[in-house]
Amino acid sequence: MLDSKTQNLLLQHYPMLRELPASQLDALLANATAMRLPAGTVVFDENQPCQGFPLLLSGSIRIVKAAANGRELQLYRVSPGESCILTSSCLLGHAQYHARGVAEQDVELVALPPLAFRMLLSSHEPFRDYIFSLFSERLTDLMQLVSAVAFQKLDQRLAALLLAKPNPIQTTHQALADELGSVREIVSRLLKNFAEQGWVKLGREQIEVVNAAALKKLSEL
Amino acid sequence: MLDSKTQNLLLQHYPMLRELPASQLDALLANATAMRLPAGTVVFDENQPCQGFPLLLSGSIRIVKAAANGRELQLYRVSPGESCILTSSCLLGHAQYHARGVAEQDVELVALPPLAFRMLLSSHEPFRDYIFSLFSERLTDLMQLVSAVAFQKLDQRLAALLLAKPNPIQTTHQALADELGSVREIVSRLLKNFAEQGWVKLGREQIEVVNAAALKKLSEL
DNA sequence: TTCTCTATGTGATTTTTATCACAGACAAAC
DNA sequence: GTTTGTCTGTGATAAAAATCACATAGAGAA
Repeated sequence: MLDSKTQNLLLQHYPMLRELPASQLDALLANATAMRLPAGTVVFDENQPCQGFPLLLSGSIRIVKAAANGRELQLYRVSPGESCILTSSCLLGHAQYHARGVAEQDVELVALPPLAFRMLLSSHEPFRDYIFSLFSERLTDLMQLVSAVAFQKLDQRLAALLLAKPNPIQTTHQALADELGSVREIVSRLLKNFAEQGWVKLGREQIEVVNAAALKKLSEL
Repeated sequence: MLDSKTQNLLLQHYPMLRELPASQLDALLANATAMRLPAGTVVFDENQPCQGFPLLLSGSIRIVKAAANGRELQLYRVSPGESCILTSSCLLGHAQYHARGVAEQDVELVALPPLAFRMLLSSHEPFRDYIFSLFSERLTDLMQLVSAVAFQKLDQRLAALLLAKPNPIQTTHQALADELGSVREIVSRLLKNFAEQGWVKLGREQIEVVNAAALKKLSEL
């Protein structure tokens, strides 16, 4: 059972649930479990079965593929209100995850048991539409990502990544490499190039974009 | 309106439609259009709006991302009974395609108008389950593909590709390159290596795998 | 047969990315 | 202040993939 503060947060981030009849909503909340996970927690991992469907309330989760040699690549990021479509996939079809989910910051979430998720999906059209639209968005994102990994050079992808983050950017070169699926040294060198061009200013765990237009041009080349 | 042979094919490949009440099925068929597309037809392309939802009856469609310099990469292949999940995505959310669909062989399909598709999706649970499971499968495939493109060497991916095709393989090196997102010369050289190891036998437009185990080992390295 | 078109083979070179091996730099803890 | 740990810079080298430039070869058409 959820406390009323959590309930409010839930309905705020997942407004489609408001359209549920009161009795169904109550039943849903009765089954749900609130959880808090500290930053860095591995929420789920490859080849594990799914436990339940997470509705994210705060924080964010990175969904990554890890390679044997320690490199990793971020597939996408899940924010509050976005839920985790990978889990839907798990719950609906195959029984296992095909990627790893890591809490990026401290995370609050509400977990729906598989049955409750299925019920909701089959009986509640707004929720269903919501899940479909998430699926659709992820599919698009992933196709974009495949294309970028296959055809773009790392400097272009790095430029795009820098532009996608709030300026100034607080992160390490290693974290950027992990997001791009590359290694720290390369990212450092590319950033140095950008800095020499006067496009960014570098500091420890900080990157300030000063010429977004140039980065954009490079990324779209 | 569809002729009875087409109807039969349709129900054979999409058995979940049999569970529709007769009246709804009739309405659906009345709205649907049968189409035949010769091999090589661009069924849809990037940045085009969707016309309708295709239910594939025969042939297959390659879904590819094309790069500016002419290179391309196959995202997945749609076979009869599989429909095209990318179109679902288009019809449900965003209005535009994010990839290209090309008929690989001659294709027969039945096209559902967007409204009929939405109706079917919201009113008919078996069809919905089917679409969800397709989404889920594609998502998994794409995650696998991203990971392969990011972390595997081309020889590994080529080996896996050869194993995934019926033996002996009738294709050109260029077609393989297009499937992998690489270029012809590299594929030729890698194939030559495989041949020197005694793993395959090469002919014009033909590759015979003679040591599947070795290829498998390489691909799983 | 000869011509033509497409498919394949291949060397040379370049570009891009990864790997290895440290050195210096900064921040927080002691 | 010194120590410790993380973060960053960087040269040297290697590995992988792409590009360029042709050569050859087979299959079908004229």
